[in-house]
Amino acid sequence: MDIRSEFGQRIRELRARSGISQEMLSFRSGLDRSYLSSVERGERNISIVNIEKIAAALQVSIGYMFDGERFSATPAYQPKEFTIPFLERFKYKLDNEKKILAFSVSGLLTGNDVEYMDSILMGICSAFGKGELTLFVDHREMKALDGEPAVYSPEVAEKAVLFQRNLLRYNRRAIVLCNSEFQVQQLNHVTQESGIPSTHLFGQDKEVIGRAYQLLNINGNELIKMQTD
Amino acid sequence: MDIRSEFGQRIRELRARSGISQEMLSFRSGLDRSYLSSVERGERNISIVNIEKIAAALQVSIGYMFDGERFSATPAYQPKEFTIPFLERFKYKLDNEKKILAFSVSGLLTGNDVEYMDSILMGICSAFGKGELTLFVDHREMKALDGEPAVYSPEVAEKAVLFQRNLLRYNRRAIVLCNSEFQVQQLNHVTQESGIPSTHLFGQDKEVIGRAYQLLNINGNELIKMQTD
DNA sequence: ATGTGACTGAAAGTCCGTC
DNA sequence: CGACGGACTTTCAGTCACA
Repeated sequence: MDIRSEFGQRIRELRARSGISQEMLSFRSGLDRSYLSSVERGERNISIVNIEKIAAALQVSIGYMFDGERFSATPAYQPKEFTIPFLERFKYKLDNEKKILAFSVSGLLTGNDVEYMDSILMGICSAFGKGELTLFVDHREMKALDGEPAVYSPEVAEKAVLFQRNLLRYNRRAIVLCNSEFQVQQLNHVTQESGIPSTHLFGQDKEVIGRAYQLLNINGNELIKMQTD
Repeated sequence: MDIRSEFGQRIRELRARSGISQEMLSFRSGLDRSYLSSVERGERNISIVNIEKIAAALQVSIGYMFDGERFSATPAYQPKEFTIPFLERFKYKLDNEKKILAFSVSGLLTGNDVEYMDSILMGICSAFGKGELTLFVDHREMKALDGEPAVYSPEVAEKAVLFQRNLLRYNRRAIVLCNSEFQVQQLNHVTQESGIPSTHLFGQDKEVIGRAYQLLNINGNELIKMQTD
């Protein structure tokens, strides 16, 4: 396949995983919507300056645009997705002894969901001193209905920055288990803006949780467990 | 820095590591020499089709052009480099019991050097049957005078393909320790052409040799040893 | 919300040189 | 070998209206 078509397909994939329209990507990249449309269809020999703009709008490195994992182009954010209430998809647990606040999310996140998590978790944190806690986050089940990983939509990513800034007051750092290399890339951007020292891990379940336990200097966690198979 | 300058600098680096001139790169990529010059100087907003041509000419993936490790732009292939005779930079050892043929090279390689290795190693192999041996190659010391890794020049890469085709008759597969991600990329191209099933490893000494021993199902090798520190 | 054809000015890219 | 320039052709970026 021609590199122009491949690249176009790639944008389409990543855009679908982010749950945004061509119009939104147009706004975020500063490129014309109909121009982006023709790029996605492989009809343009796009230049490096515009490649950079698109990568920035999708919050990935340029290299990831070419060598990264591939996805389907099915839109991740579907209305049906929200039939299961967020309350049932959001779990959290405080380990008072080890000073670890763990939480996990499955499925997709809206901006409201982030604000809800914010209020709940800040309520817990407020019982602690500055930088006393460590966050342990599990995003591995943040998947769309098609079973493929979903990342934050741009709207959600912006709320996540504010959310993380709040958490930063009580939490020294964060360890986050990711659902894809894409999410690692995106969270690198988000945490760079929020300022929270964060490690984003992606890989096989066993090795990724082993690595997280190692970083946290613990042997287990009641919420985020190693699979026993 | 502007993406156009960054990309230009990147080409210059990789070209220097490969030891080829703008003229040679022009010939191999099919792009005009004066055009390549202006791209390297960051004066062009190069398009994706030409980016692909350059990546192919440098034998790396497009993603590696953007996210890969960085080098100085000092030319790797200097005349002085060859003051130490190849005989002293080429070591080999046959493990008759484990059926492993190991060899290592330090410094740069010329086309003649490859032909010399070919004759020596084929002499050894001819005592064995088809696919009876396994190759274990150490390229970690293939460095230029500036101490930075060097890869095969295109001329050498072509001879390496022929060399490997010969070896393929007696060797089932090859494990190669590399000096850089760049060399991994390049050897992926070379071995794809020669057809020899090959694994190219790059990383910290301990982990890379450990991995190699694991792949070879051995606990040690007289030529290629783990550092004891 | 996206696909498409048509259009223009700007820039990419080629080919010829000189230094 | 590489920087740089001039003159030339081709193509991309960017924007429409319309389906």
